[in-house]
Amino acid sequence: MAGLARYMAVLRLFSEGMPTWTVAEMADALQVPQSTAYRTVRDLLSEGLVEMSAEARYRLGPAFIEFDRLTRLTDPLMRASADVLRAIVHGAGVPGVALLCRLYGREVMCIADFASADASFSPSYERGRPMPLTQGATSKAILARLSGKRLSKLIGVEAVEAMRPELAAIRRAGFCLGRGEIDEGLAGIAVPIVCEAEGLVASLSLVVESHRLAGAREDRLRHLVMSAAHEIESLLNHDHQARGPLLPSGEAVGGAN
Amino acid sequence: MAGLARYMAVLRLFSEGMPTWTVAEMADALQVPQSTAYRTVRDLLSEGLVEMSAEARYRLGPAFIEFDRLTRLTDPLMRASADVLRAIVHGAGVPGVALLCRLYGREVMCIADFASADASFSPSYERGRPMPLTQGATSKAILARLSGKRLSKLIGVEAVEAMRPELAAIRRAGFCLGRGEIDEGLAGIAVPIVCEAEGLVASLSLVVESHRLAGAREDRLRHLVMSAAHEIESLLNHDHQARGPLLPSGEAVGGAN
DNA sequence: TCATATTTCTCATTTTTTGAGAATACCGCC
DNA sequence: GGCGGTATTCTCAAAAAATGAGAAATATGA
Repeated sequence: MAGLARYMAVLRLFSEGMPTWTVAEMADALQVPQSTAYRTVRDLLSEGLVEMSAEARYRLGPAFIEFDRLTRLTDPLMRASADVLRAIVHGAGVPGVALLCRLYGREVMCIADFASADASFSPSYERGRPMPLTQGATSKAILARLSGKRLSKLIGVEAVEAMRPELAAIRRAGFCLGRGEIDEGLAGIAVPIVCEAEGLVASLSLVVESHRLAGAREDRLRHLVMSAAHEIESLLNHDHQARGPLLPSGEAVGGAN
Repeated sequence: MAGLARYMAVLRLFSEGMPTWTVAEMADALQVPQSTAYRTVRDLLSEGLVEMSAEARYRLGPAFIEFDRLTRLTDPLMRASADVLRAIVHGAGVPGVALLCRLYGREVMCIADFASADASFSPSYERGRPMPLTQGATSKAILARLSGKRLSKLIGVEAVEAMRPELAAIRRAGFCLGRGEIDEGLAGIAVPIVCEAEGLVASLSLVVESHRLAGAREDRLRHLVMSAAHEIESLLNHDHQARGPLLPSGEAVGGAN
């Protein structure tokens, strides 16, 4: 293992179930000598990607929080959708959670969420948690708008074949409704969001308790999410125009902050 | 530049003022040939630390969001304080923002914040934003509980000398009150939080509009923040006991999730 | 289709990383 | 203040990887 991959391999060891590691454990898990593991950890330490916990144990460091903020402030999707998520949840009139999700490697990840104050449930989709690509309205809405080539690479040709009618239906309808596909008792209404110019494929979803989705309300909520998604899309395109597809030449190269 | 530093140097280029970069710009900024810059970006790309934006421009990638979540779920400080921040703000009875901050290199960074629904202001301290070490009640509360040696390393011996009486007063009183030190018109009440066993030095603050801090209310809010901070401290120590200072031997090494 | 800009590749050279163990620093404890 | 054990850093030659300049390939757009 070389270069960045070596460092990421260490960082990927940390998990909810195992949040702190000793150097000996890392060396063991990664099959490298301890002296190498120590050197790697020392580098990560000095960048704040890892920090000391109690007694010879290490945990993830605070640098991620700093970069997360930068992402929140600069990612076009998050910028365009921050207010919209709030508006959807308020407009829904029932307890609900709004989600903005996107492709992340071979998975789908929520990058922004907003729950109504009276939402007593929380969907499995939550900010920063990778989720399977082929289950749930949220994920399917994304798949529906991927190019065939990209889709095949991600899930394989045979899986594409199996999903083709379903994805075509989503493209035609402009939304995807899922009931209990991911979380028992919850239902999701998901709408794709695409911005060619920025290379973005994402989805906006509203998750509510299944039993709230009676006939008329289902229609209302679907329209709510769809128009919100279109609003985000047009914000994305507008921002893209505004800053120009090329250099944001007005802004200084030194950067602000 | 070698190893991790090479990759971090690229990541550190991205800022609020300059959120996307071309490879040529990176190569120029870091004084390396383009072929090297391309290789570095390719590695970052494959780990999701960077991603393509429009037309030959790159931006920070979604991997940070994933690690941020892990941090939120596993960092002892954030775990212990999540509910407490909410409780402080609700208990305050005036518009306010609760902050949990900690050392981050040579700066102080907020790692969790919570604003009351009626807070029409937002303090400069916000989650993930590095702030100066020696200004503001929030930062001073942290400095007050650092060892002399560590303090000298951070701000220099002469600066320590200058702050000594102030920091001693904070230690004695158990809190620090700052009015308009950082943000005009805002005041902060900050209380240090220390957990020796985990090597943590942090502070819990409540930021309100200065004019709300009349005599009796000031006392009440101060007590509110102080008791909340002590609650977090005892949670930290309790958790530390519960998991044991050494191996969490019950949990599998494979990790969950 | 051609022209342009972006990205990857090649390869000899330079630099870094590696691994095993020794040396050192650090800790609690008496 | 020294002791015993653990954590961390250091050493050095061998092995591996990064570097840089330019060529080649690929994508993009008119």
